[in-house]
Order: sequence, then structure tokens, then C-alpha cells
Amino acid sequence: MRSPEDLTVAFRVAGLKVTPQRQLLFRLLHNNSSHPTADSLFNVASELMPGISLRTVYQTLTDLAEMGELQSIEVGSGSMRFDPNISDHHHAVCDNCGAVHDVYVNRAPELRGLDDFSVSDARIVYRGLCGACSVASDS
Amino acid sequence: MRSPEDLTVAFRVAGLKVTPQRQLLFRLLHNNSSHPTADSLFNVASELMPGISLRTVYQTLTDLAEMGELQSIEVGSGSMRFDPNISDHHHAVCDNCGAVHDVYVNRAPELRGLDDFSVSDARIVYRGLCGACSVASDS
DNA sequence: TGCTAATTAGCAATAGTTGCAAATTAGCAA
DNA sequence: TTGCTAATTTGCAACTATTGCTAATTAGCA
Ligand SMILES: [Mn+2]
Ligand SMILES: [Mn+2]
Ligand SMILES: [Zn+2]
Ligand SMILES: [Zn+2]
Repeated sequence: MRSPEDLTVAFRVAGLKVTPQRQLLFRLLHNNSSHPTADSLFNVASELMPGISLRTVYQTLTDLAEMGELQSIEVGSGSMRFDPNISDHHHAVCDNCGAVHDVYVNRAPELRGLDDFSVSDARIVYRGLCGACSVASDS
Repeated sequence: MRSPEDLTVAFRVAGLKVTPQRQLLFRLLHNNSSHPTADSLFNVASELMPGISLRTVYQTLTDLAEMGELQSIEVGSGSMRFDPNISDHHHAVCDNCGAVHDVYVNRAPELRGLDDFSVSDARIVYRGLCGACSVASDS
């Protein structure tokens, strides 16, 4: 995702308004690698801007995703995660603490057993234990 | 997933009862490669056994999954898919018709960019067009 | 400063799933 | 075969995540 400054320009160019709510979310998302949910963002945003609506958070996330500034990912946690990292990457989810980490693979794995399917996208979700949780569970 | 006959024995051994509802679901799931949702199974089951409850379908699917006879997968279609194929495999989802196909990969792709994460499972979801839909969209 | 289309907030509605409790029933023992 | 009882089924309420709708507000421009 681009910087809050760049997004401000991009929104105006697209005929969209730059509201304080949107500016706050631009800031909260920029360089955010926590893969937040709409609700977790809403909680943080609410402290900085009491009264902001969860609906507005959803709306802005949808706008950003449609503009290609965000990617939305589904890792089986029940709710959608939003990712300002739009590079081609995958995710590792800790079964213990739920943290979602970025993962890069050398090469998308080849298919076997499916003849005529034209792949446009492949997403991998790894599950296991993150570093911190592995250490914590050592006996 | 094992055969309805084997499951009948397995359920009794586990102290679970073998009801007509469960037997029907055993049959509907055996060799079923459609990756059905609870609701799609409920619809089929309802024709064969009017009055069966969606709640019972969910319950039986949960039981089978807990016994390791089914795997539940999430491909981003909004609802959980149930898969009697419990071999190590992945899925290809057609963006046009929504069909879910089994996919086997030669080797689990190696990680890069994540040092200490102990992977216990990796799931790949491919998206694109299935054979039928590719043909149909040829100009 | 005023206009107006875009946005926000609040709340209803929706989809998928699970919790709960009363009624029913499979499986066992007598 | 009959009766008992714990497991199961059903129906419905509740719940979570998300979207639809709309009146009130406001950013951006003239
Ligand atoms: Mn990511
Ligand atoms: Mn499968
Ligand atoms: Zn962890
Ligand atoms: Zn298709």
C-alpha cells in the first residue's frame, strides 16, 4: 500500500473524498504487517477517533482493496484479514497465538492430477507454531 | 472416508449411535468428490429423508471430522466445504462455476523469509478456470 | 460562502454456524 | 420382548462477520 500522502492524492484523483476517518485508516494501515481484521482496526481507530464507525472501517477497507492498495486474505480465523503488503506472498498462521506472518516461496508448486485448469492465482496457508510459541512450549 | 458399513461399526465402537440420519449422510458422503457444503448436503438429504434437520447435518459432519473421517476446507466461498478425501491434497477453485477440484502437488513448497516457524500443515488454494469454463469462454 | 455529490454513522438484515432444551430413539440388559 | 437410559434429533434462539439502507453530515469545488 502506498503512503498516506500518496493515497490522499490517489483518492482525490479518483473523485473520492479524503476524510479524517480515511486519513486515520491510511496511517493505521501503512507499514502494518499484523494482518488486522476490520474489527481490530476499528478498536485501534476508536481510541484515536472516538465515534468512528465500524461501518466506515469496512467501507474504507473495501475501497482500498478495490483500488488494489490492499489485499484481503482468508486464513481460517473466521474473519477477513487485510494486508497492505500487495507483493506476491503467502502466509503462515500460528495455531497457538493466531499471528499471521508473511511467507515467500521460491516457486509456485506445480500441479499434478488436474489436466485442464488454467491457474490465475495460488495461495498457500501454512499452519504450525511461530518462533515465540515454539520456544514457550519447550519443556 | 471409510465405507458406510465400516463407519457403522466405527460409530458403535466409539459409543455413538447409528441413526437413519447418519446412515444417509454416510452414503451421501462416500466417494463424494464434490466438496459439498452443509447446506448442499442438507438439500440432497432432505429429498431422501424429508424432515431431516440442517442441525443434524452439521452435527454429523462435525462428528465425522472429529473422528478424522472427513476434512473440512475453506476455499473462500463463504461456507465450509467437507471432503471425504482425507489424503494429503490441495484444491483448485473455478472462479466461474465455483467447482472445487482435488489437486496433488509434487512437493510441499519450501519456505523463504521465515526463520523460526515449525510448519505442521500447508494448504494451497488455486484459483482460475476449470476445463469446462475455459472452453465456454473461448471466443 | 454555498452547493452538491460523496461519505458517515447507525441500525436493520443477512448468511453461516453453534448453543440449548425438550422430545425422541438406538442399543443394551433383563 | 420389554424397559431403561444415554445419545441423538429437532426447532429455534443466539451469535459473528459482513453488507444494505438511509438520513444527516461534510469535503471539495465554484
Ligand atoms: Mn501478508
Ligand atoms: Mn478435496
Ligand atoms: Zn504463536
Ligand atoms: Zn468452472
